[in-house]
Amino acid sequence: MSQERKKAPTMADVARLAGVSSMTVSRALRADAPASAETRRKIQEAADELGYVLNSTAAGLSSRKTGFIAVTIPSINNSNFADTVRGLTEGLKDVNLQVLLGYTDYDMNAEEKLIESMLRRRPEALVVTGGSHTGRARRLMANAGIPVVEMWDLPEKPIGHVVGFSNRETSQAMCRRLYEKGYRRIGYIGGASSRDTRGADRRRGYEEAMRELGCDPRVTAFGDPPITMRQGGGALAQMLERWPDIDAVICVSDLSAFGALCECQRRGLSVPQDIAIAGFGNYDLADCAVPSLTTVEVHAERIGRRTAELVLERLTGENPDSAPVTSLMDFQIIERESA
Amino acid sequence: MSQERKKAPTMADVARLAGVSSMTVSRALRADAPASAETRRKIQEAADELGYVLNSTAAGLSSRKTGFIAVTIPSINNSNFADTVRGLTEGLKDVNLQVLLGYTDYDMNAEEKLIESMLRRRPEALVVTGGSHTGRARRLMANAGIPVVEMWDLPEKPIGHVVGFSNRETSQAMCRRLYEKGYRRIGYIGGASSRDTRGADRRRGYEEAMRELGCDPRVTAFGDPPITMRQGGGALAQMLERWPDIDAVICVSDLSAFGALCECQRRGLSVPQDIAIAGFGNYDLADCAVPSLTTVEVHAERIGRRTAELVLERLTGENPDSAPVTSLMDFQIIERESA
DNA sequence: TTGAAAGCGTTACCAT
DNA sequence: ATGGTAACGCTTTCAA
Repeated sequence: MSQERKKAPTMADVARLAGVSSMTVSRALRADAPASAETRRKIQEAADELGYVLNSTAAGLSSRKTGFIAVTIPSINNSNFADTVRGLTEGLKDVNLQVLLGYTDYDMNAEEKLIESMLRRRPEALVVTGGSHTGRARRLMANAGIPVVEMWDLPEKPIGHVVGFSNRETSQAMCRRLYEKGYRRIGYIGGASSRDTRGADRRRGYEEAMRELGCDPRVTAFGDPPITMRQGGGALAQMLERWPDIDAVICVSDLSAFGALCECQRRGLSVPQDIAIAGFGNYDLADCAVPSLTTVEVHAERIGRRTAELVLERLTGENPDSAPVTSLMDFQIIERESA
Repeated sequence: MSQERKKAPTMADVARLAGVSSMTVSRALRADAPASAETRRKIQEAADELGYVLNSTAAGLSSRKTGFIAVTIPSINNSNFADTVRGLTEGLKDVNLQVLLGYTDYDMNAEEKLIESMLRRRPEALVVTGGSHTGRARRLMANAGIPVVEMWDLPEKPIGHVVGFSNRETSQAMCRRLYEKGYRRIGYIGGASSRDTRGADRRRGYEEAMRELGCDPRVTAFGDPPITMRQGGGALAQMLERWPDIDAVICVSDLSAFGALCECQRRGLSVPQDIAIAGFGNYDLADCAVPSLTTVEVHAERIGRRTAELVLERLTGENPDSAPVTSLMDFQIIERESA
């Protein structure tokens, strides 16, 4: 029964079968356009019989509305970014906008390529993670003629809208909190390169805060971002070797924090008595681990929802020419058992 | 300097500026097509000057090749599926195929809608996770006239290619392994509904194996899939209440297994001495946790790569009319400290 | 190697 | 409420 499909049916085919023009089919297939109930029924029937599926490639070409929102994230395997994408998708689906998702592997050159390939699809808006881009990528975005949103960061020179927070401040805040609790010999565990610009900002915040507080920064960088759990454990081991008297560590993410925690457990060090540990991101893991991890909640899903709002404001005509907005999202330290 | 963009430049604009026909531009912009080096240079220059970006919506309409591979996964926030998507993306990018990703939230009706909306984009192949679909979804896929791959499962009645493994067998194997190690009062922790069909299959495998071994199945179902870490902990608590003499639990995923592990730790139960725990998926977490988790490795990334291979065989003409293939992937029990 | 013409399948626009 | 016609921006096809 492998009936070779000669050719997919088009609107014209449906129109012929229903005895109407293809314009009428076009209208009947959309909720808003005018069409009599009877006509709609006939057309629906014909479409079902033929197994017709609208070709939105053609529709997009004609209407200049592809229904795409292009979104780039550093990694597809990251709970925080996944939450943001969920927020975005949910916030967009009521208006029939589809997320076209791509990931950059924390690589600006990959991002540039990705942005170009996405722009070819003529998305109606472009959402990127982070505020550091190649020159060409910046140009592409600025000239695309569509709303642009940079998320998860506060770029010095925004391209369009911004929905983010200061990664620097999160680690400063965490650092001060630990200081208040009496910790003085606080270390930092993060990735070895600055590919993860948000991670690099958090490290910078840590260093600044330490100096302000009159403490020496103690940084252990370990591997290419994103730093894994296992690398977090390795970093803690290195740190203990170099600074055996360390009494707390701030980690670039909950994953590395958990790795550090596990390393402590293997070594028989108790957390937080022997060493306190703080993470970032408020992953499920942080809440569940024993001891649970003190961390930073950054409301990843809200970032996505807010981004969707800004995009929609521009796109649905409510505010098509609004000036670029910087939406500063709040974060909060979640104190748990580990610090 | 907010220069209002009148209209995005087209090939015709580039052609005019370069003093050639738009056909020549079309060819020059692609690596393969014939065009003299000099012409290429001129055209590249003109394109750069205008900030021209190819419109692949129009290109796709004309060539009937959109360059999309549609992929559906249950959840975007799942390390295993993320790995599969990575494998797919990597395996596809050399030939300029782009993954169009969507998630179903473990809901067959959402899947149906998603598949239709993706089919409208005229992808060149369709890859779905799992083998259970609504009737309409099946029809849509079967009639789409493109290669279809069902992953992560072994459907009874495949639509096209299959790249999967028997979820039932994974838990049977785990169950037998625990039995061999001397455990007899083995429980199972999973989701409360069958939305996660792969999870439901694993539970079935557990039940079958237990009966074969002459043991009573003890199942604690807890919450809608995907079951979280916290729910895994809650499920363990319930299980201990109902069957205080339990000596091992098999969990539907490493996440719930970790939740169960943490619950044990909070209760002062040692793992595996008081109770053994096994997970599924071989997440980073399983390797890192203390004690590390015995689990099932299913080679998620390989599933993606193999899927890419099958799609490419059909698409690149090497084997355009090949019969549907079922590619049985292997899995393995990873024995660690927890069981 | 290059160009001209004819679509690709839909929607915008203007009539009726 | 419905239909006719002309795009939309590209590639295919056929010629030169």
